[in-house]
Amino acid sequence: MISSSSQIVKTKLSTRKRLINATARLFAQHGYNGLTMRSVALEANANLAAANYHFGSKDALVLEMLRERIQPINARRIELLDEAKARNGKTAPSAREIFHSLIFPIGEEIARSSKSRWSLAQLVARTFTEPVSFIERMHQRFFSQIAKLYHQELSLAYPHAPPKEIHWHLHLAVSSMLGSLAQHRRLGDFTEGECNEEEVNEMIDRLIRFVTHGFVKGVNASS
Amino acid sequence: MISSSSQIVKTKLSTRKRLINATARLFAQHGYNGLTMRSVALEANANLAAANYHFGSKDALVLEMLRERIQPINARRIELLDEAKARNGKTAPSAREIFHSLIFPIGEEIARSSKSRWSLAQLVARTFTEPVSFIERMHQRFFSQIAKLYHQELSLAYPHAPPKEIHWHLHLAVSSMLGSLAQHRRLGDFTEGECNEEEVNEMIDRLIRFVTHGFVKGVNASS
DNA sequence: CAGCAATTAAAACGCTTGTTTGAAAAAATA
DNA sequence: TATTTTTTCAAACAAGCGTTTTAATTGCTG
Repeated sequence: MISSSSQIVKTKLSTRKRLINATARLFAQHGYNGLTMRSVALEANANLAAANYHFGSKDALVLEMLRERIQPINARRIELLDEAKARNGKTAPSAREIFHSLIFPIGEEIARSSKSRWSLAQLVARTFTEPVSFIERMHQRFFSQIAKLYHQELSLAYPHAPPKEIHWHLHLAVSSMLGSLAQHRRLGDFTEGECNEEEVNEMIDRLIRFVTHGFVKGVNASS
Repeated sequence: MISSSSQIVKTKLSTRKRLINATARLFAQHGYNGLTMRSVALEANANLAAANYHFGSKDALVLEMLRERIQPINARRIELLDEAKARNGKTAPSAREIFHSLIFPIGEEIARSSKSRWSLAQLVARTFTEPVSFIERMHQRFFSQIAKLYHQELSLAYPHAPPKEIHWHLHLAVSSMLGSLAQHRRLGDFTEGECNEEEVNEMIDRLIRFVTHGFVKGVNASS
């Protein structure tokens, strides 16, 4: 855990890595259209042509950045889900465990990225809301399999619930997760700064509870 | 309800109105940066210079459009909230009633806008997620008072709950609402087309129930 | 109908965008 | 060290952007 940081201090990151990092920060902050090749180059201390040299185009740069940031989250989700299944043996995991495996990995990644903690939250959220067609396509590719997996798992946990109800409530749960990630920066609107210093884990924990409650009560009421 | 449509058929809309409508559609679909004055002019069957003539600038055009679409929703929210309070006399309205007044007006407006039903849902959601500073400022101006009002009302309904918990759960509820509105178009990701034809009211109703469950259980557990 | 104001129209203006170019520098290989 | 490959750099390109300008057209009012 600690050993890696000593390397980072000495070793200057490769241009490629700096470009990816800059792209992630600026995409999270300003979205696809608000992100320019020049701003990326400036933020990454690189030449304007560097990004096109390393990635070919703006689209390819953003796509690669998204791949690098989202893939590990999805991998961790499946890992946690499998752990929960193993832990429960033949009985299905609880909704709480399932949603934990869905949401918790985001918190882990947020906590890992020390600089501008909430940048990753916005990045993940933006993946869903960016009105650019090629991002929508990529997102569908990355996420539709995960969604199918969770639907299947929730169906096993709630075999009495109609599939349609599972669909709807999973949709609501995912929407809540994304909405929260996207909106967290705006907590000040309601609290006037009171909650701003809250820690990542608290918010993730609350989110898991909230979503679980909404799902369980909703699905149970439908049967 | 029906009488107004007969006028619309005959009367050609003013250039100003057509520009606003086109702006709403394109903003919902492509966001602020993806919306160009030329695309607005084309969609509205107007000249490129018309928008600048009528509104002064792109920012002013978008701002005016947002004002016209969001103001009535907020007005209706307060109206429904007041009705609920009057209905309950001295006792506070239930969380269900409060969230109904918050969410239902969006459904009403969506149902009213016959053309491309979900455009307004996306528009409202985009108001929250657009990474353009002047939109953020406007949004804060429009919504912070509403947020304060609802926080106050929920505090009365749950006097035993710590204010901080009210804050958090209201935030989660609003985030869920916005996430759902933004994501509804993507229901196909999970359902492969099964839920796409669902009616507006069903989604609104599910959303209200989901949010209420999450809020009530969460706030009660905290005390 | 005349005259004036409001609106529409076409063209152009600077500016920023993503991308390309060709040469210089650095790194790797032998 | 010599040579070949990879990477960096400054400059320029065409295209698209919001906005402005100037003239033509429309609609209203006296």
